[in-house]
Amino acid sequence: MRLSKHFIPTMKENPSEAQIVSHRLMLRAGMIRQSSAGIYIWLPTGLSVLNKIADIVREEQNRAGAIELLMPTIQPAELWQESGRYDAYGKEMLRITDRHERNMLFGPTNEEMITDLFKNNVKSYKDLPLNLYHIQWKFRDEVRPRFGIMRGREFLMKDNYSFDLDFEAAKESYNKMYVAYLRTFARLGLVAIPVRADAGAIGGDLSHEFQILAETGESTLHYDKAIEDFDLSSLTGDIDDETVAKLQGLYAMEEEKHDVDNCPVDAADLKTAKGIEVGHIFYFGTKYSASMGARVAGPDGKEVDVEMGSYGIGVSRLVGALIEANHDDNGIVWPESVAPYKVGLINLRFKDENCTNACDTLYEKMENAGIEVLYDDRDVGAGAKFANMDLIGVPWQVVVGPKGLEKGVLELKNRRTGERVELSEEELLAKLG
RNA sequence: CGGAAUGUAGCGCAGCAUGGUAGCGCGCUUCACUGGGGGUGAAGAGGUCGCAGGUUCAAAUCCUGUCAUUCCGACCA
Repeated sequence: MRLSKHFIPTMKENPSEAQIVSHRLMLRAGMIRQSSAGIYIWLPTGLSVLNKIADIVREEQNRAGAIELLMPTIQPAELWQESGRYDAYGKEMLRITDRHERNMLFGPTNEEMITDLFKNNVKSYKDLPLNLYHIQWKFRDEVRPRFGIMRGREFLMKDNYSFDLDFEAAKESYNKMYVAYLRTFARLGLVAIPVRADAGAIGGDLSHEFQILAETGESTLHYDKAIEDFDLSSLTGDIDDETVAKLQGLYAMEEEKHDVDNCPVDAADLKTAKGIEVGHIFYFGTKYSASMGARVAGPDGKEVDVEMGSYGIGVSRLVGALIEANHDDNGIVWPESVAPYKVGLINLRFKDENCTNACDTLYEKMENAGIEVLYDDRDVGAGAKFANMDLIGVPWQVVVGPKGLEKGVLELKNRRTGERVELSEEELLAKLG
């Protein structure tokens, strides 16, 4: 895409309302604009990153055997009255009345709806296990939205729900999702520590929060440093049961649940860090199936309440979390897997025919090769182009100027390391292709 | 929801005490120069000062109300 024809409204100065780095950079890099408190417009590059994250999440869900569907954002109050959560949920639930005075709500989560769907369509153990997911906008009317997209009121979430006949099967479903989560975050280049979370009386130990390590995290974690030996951010291959068991056996707790005196890990092996919650998985047994009557016939012909679990990933929150984990003084440093563009093409001399011709040609070749390229073809100074491209965070910058052209080379800059190499056009296309 | 602050041009801010023609920087437009890290100069455009009342000859400025946004805390499947 040519920058001159694109819509990426970047800003030189920091908007005063943005306090944390990801919020500032998302505004400055032209990814989002605020509509009202905790509600944002996703501009083209922001949307692109959001979609790429969602695609990775989707691929890993599919790989794990989950099946995608799409439930509505607006739900009828009756479902929530059935489960008893309509009154319990409080003011965080945005309640709406339609023209027929019917009570509706903007869904903050979908346990009720999916349980209702399940009970109306699944009657036999033969249809289990079943794991359904969707990636849909949620709304929680947070008292105090903050940190931009990270703690918004409207947010994009992948949530899925597993249905099994008994606890053993449910545990298997749970572990499949555990693995899928490890893989998902690894593909995003993130270290996401699986932290033991308390899911209440029912969940037992089958509940984990996945926390990305970042200084601006809202929660404090204490974890066995042996977890780092798993090299979580590159755990993208097969993950066997043994690895899962080992990892789940290692200590990792949030501050509130951490007991210094009874901690099984030596102080010397314990690490403390701030985390951002980006995923949460838990088994909750028959909490909703019992209250809403979701039963299946077992092999013996007797009906049993179905065993359920639910699993969430904050897709929009991940955009902010990724920036918290990947930025420097100049701007965002996207991992290639989610960057809005892979390459930024910088024409240093707009008015130099040789430069512009070389850029135009190279741009076409890259487009034809399927390389996602952002071509800065504007008539502005070189410094402005470098600064802008750094801010947006494109992983590779191809710099075309008169000096290089005389030598017959193109310059390739790595956004993360700052390293620059000179390459021929063939070498460059081969490297980026 | 408790506490605190702020609303003046797209962004960042000054002006308000002591009422009297709406300001600065960045960005934007045009032109010239420049051309490897947000360059230089000149000329421009852009604001019913959050909104509604009130006081006054006169309100960005004083008074009342209201809305919005932000920060601290509590809360957060």
